[in-house]
Amino acid sequence: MLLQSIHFTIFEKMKPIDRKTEIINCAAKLFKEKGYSAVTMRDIAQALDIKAASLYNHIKSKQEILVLIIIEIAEEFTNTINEIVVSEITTIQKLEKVIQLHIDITIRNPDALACLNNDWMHLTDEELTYFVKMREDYEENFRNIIKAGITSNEIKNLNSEIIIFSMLSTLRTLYLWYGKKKDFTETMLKRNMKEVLLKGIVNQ
Amino acid sequence: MLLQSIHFTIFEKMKPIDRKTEIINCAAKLFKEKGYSAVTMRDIAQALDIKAASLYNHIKSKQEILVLIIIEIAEEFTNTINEIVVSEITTIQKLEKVIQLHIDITIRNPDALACLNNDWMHLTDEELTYFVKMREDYEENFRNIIKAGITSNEIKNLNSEIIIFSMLSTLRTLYLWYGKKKDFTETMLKRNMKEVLLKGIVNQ
DNA sequence: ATAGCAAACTAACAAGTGTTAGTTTTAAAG
DNA sequence: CTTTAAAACTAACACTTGTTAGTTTGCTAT
Repeated sequence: MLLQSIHFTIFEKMKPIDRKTEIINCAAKLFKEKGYSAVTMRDIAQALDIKAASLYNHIKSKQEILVLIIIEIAEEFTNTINEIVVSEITTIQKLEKVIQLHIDITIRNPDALACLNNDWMHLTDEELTYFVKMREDYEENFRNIIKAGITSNEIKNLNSEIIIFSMLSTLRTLYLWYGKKKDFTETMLKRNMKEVLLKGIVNQ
Repeated sequence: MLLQSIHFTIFEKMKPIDRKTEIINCAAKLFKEKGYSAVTMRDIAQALDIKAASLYNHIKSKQEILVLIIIEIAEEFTNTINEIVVSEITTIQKLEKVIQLHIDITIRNPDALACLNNDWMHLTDEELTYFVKMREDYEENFRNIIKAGITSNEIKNLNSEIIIFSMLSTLRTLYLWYGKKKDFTETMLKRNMKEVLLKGIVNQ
């Protein structure tokens, strides 16, 4: 009994992916390639080598899969940028931390991130409202960082909306390029992206 | 007969949107909001206040609509960057022309551009192959511009892939921001984006 | 008036959708 | 061996999908 418990615990820690997580990861991968609407429950089942009906022993609905993929990651973005905003560091350091945040999540879970970017509009009801709210808050936080930087003269006095959309576009679609390019290591990515996004690409 | 012909010609020039174009524009708008797969023929018909079957008097299939939306724009990108590459101007000027190209098309047809970005994978057969080829060629052209710029010392010696993806991400998703922000005028967009993308946002 | 034609309509189809109910398999625990 | 529970299965449902066939409507040229 005791031995079995210990064995079970070790086993859990080494392979913590239960069937439900497996389904969600698999679904995210398929959603990334064809989009939520074009992927059927039978597609997901086939990729896991089971029948569609069997999925419902683990998940409540197709919608639930989407919610579980998107909301967790959205909350991580929200929580982390909230911490960054209130931290006592320079604007440039804050922006560097935001860049790191996006790179970290992209590397850890590119499929879910693709899903968040492309399929969030297929959320419904409270989850859709909740997501949109988080998205707006995130952009508002970003905007405040930029504006403070312009005021303190750390950031050029350009149209702040263009700075925001330019940086966020690049950060949000990193998942598209990561993986396609084998030679994108984490440290290289962070160093180069900070340089490109903050200081530009032109000499002088 | 002659008079009628003339009248017809004037009418054509003043209102050149025939029903087929109307359908395609309408479809593009819907595709932008929910994606190709989530939009049904009945959705498109309803938006035009007709029945789904009536659409088939004008178009061959749902697929054809997608092809017509995407391919034309893709070819415009292809043709224009081909001209830019061979033109006898500096690397910076070439990059400025590429920025202009994206802004022009975004302003002229944001819906089709959204569709091209999000739904190209639902193309099939020759059209899919053709599109992917154009996309690869476009990126290759961009890569060559950047590499030439690095060689001539006009561009910083950073990882060229990161420069490419960073610029293209911003340019390709401009449609997401244009329209949401009322105060994005064409001249302002071009001036600010050239500054941000080429010279960065940090003072000094 | 009428013939012709573009463009709408109604009705229906075959295939595919998410999901449910009820049953069988698998494998670990007593 | 038996019990139990998780997780697979088969079969089917109600509905939606893109699309076709055949028909009617409304306008334009004769």
